[in-house]
Amino acid sequence: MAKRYWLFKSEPSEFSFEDLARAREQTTFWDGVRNYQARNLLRDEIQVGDGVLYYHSSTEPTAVIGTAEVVRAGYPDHTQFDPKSSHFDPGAKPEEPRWYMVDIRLVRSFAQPVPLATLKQTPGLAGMTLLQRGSRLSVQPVSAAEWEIVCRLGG
DNA sequence: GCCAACGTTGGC
DNA sequence: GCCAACGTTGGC
Repeated sequence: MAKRYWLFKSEPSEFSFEDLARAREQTTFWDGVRNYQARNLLRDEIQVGDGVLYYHSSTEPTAVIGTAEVVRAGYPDHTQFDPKSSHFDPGAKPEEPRWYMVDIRLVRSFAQPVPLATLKQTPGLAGMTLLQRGSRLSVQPVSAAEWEIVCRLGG
């Protein structure tokens, strides 16, 4: 299957791109997604080798700050079974997982982060899921054309 | 901190 | 299956 592209949102206070840079092998599991639409992407669509735009939300400025690649496809998010985790889901059973995650590895830190305001002003990005009214998906698809434009803006 | 937008829950 | 109430997201 052809390589596809995604945008992952993270609040830097939770797990920032710098945290990813410091992580072992600059790799992390993407836990904590608790939205069914995003879950379906993680479980069914996102494949090893796919590209990820790393987006910092709820910070100043919100921005795409770098790229990563998927190094492991969807598998059950273990935090759903952990009563001590803030992502614990009492309705999830190990034999019937409800939530999934993938592993990603850092690829490139942008020379210049691309803030939301820039994305909004850039021709060719008007169709980005991120920019749609009321869009809240924390894992969302990005087209190859959008990927190219954002990466160019990032330097 | 505000609040619009959206997703989920649960009574009926 | 409807929909009001509630909780969450996330830009501002």
